[in-house]
Amino acid sequence: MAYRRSKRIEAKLADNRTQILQAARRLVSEGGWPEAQMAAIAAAANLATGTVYRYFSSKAELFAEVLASVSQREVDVIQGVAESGGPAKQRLADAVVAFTTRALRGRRLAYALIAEPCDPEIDQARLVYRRAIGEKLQRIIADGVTTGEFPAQDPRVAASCVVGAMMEALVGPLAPESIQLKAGSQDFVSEIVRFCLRAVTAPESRPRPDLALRVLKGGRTKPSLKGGKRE
Amino acid sequence: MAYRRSKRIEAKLADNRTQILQAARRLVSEGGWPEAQMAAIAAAANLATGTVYRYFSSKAELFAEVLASVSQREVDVIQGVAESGGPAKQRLADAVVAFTTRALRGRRLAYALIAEPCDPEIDQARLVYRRAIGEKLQRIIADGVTTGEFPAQDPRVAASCVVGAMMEALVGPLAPESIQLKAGSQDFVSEIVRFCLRAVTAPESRPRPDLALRVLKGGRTKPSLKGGKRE
DNA sequence: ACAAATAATGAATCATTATTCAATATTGAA
DNA sequence: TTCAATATTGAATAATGATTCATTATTTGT
Repeated sequence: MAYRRSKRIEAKLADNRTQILQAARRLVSEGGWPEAQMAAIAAAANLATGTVYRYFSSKAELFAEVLASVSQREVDVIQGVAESGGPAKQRLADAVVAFTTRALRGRRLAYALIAEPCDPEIDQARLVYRRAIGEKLQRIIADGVTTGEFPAQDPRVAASCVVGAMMEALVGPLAPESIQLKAGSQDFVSEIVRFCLRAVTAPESRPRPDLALRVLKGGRTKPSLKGGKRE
Repeated sequence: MAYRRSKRIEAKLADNRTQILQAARRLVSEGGWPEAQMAAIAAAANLATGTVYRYFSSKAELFAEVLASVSQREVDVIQGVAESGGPAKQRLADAVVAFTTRALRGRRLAYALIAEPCDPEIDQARLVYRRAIGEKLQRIIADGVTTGEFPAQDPRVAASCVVGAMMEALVGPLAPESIQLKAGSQDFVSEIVRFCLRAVTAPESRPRPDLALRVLKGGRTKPSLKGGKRE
C-alpha cells in the first residue's frame, strides 16, 4: 500500500463537503432554485462539477442535507421556545412568532423552502422541513391538551393545520415580486399568531360539535349547485 | 379561396379541444403528474402529439386551463355554500367540510393539485387553485367580521390561513401511499373544521393581543439558544 | 374533380441539466 | 524518488420529455 488518508486530507475532505453544503445553501438563499445548479454550486465551492459527486451521490441527496440542516436550525429555535417553560399558550405564540419572523427575515430562502416551484425531487426533500416544524408544534399542543389548558383536539391534525396556516399566509409576502414593507410586518405576524392561538386555544364555541357535519350527512356534496356542468 | 371552416369542422375542433382537456384531467386524476405527459394526453384524446399544440401552445397552458376548470368547480361548490344564507359561521363550516370531503373523495386528483411534486411551470399554475378557494373563504370571513359575528381580523390573512390549514392537514391522508380508511374520515374532517372554526370565530381570548409579541420585541430572534452553531 | 386552405400526423429535434468518466494531479508509505 | 492509491477535473454524455415541422390527409368553394 502506498497511500493512506492522512489527518490533513481527512480535514480537507470534510472541508470540501462543508463548502459544498454552504455554497448550495448560499445559492438558494440568494437566487432560489434556478441558481442552485450543480455546476454553479461546484463553482461556488471552488471545485469541479464532478467533484461534488464524490461527496453527494445526487442533487437530491445534497439538498436533502441542506434542507435537513436548515430545518434543524428552525427546530432548534422552536425547541428553545418549547422548553422555555410557562403556559403552552405562550410557547405556541412564541413559536409561531419565531417561525414567521425568521421566515420574513430570510425571505429568499424561506420562499424557496416554502413556496417556490422547484424540481420534483427537491420538492420531495422539502417535506422534511414542514414535518420537522410540525413535530415540534405537535409537542407543544399535546402538552396544552394534556394539562387541560387547550380544548380536546388531535394534536397531529392541529399541528399540521398550524404549519399550513403559517406557511400559506407567508406565501404572498415572501414572493420575490412582492415589495414587502418592513413596517407592516409586525401587524402581519401578529395577525397570524392570533389566528393560530384562537385555533388551538379557544374552547369549543358551542356544545354542538356535530353542527358542521350537516353537509356530510346530507349525502352527495356535489349536488348541482346552480344547474352547473357535470363531471 | 377554397376552404372555409364549416360548422361541422368548427364543432369537431371544439370537441378535440374538450377531448384534450378531459384526457389531461383524467390522466392526472388517475396517475398523477408522472402520467400526465403530452404524448400520453394526445393518445388518450385519440390525437397525435403534435395536434395538441394546435390547441394549446404549451403544456403549462394546457394545465393552466385544466386547473382553472377544476378550481372553478370547487369555487362553485363553496359559492353555493357561501350564498346559502344563515350565519357566517355555519357557512364557513360548510365550506370547509365541502372542500375537505370532496378532496378526500377525489383523492388522486386532490393530491396532485395540493401536494404532489410536479414540474415548476405546473406548480405555478397550481396557485390559481389555492387562490380561488381562498378568495371565496375570504368573502365569508369578511362577512362575519362585518356583522360582528367574528372577532376583528384581517380576512385576507385569515382566509390564507384556513386554506393552508385545510390543505396541509390533507397532505398526509391524500398521499397515495397512505391507506386511508373511509371509517376515520369523518372524524378527521370534523377535526379540521373545528380547528378552522375556532380560529376564525373565537373571540380574542384575552384583552392583551400584544402578549405574543414578546419574542419580536426581544430583538434578535436567533439568540444562541443552546450555544448552537452560527449562521 | 380540382386546388387552395386548413388540419393532423408522429418521428425527429431541441433544450436543459444532472451525471459520468477518462485523463490528470496529488498524496504518502517505502 | 517512486508508485500505487486516492482525489480532482471538466468536457462529453445521457436522459427526459416537451416541442417542432416536413409530410400527408381533409375539407370546401369552384
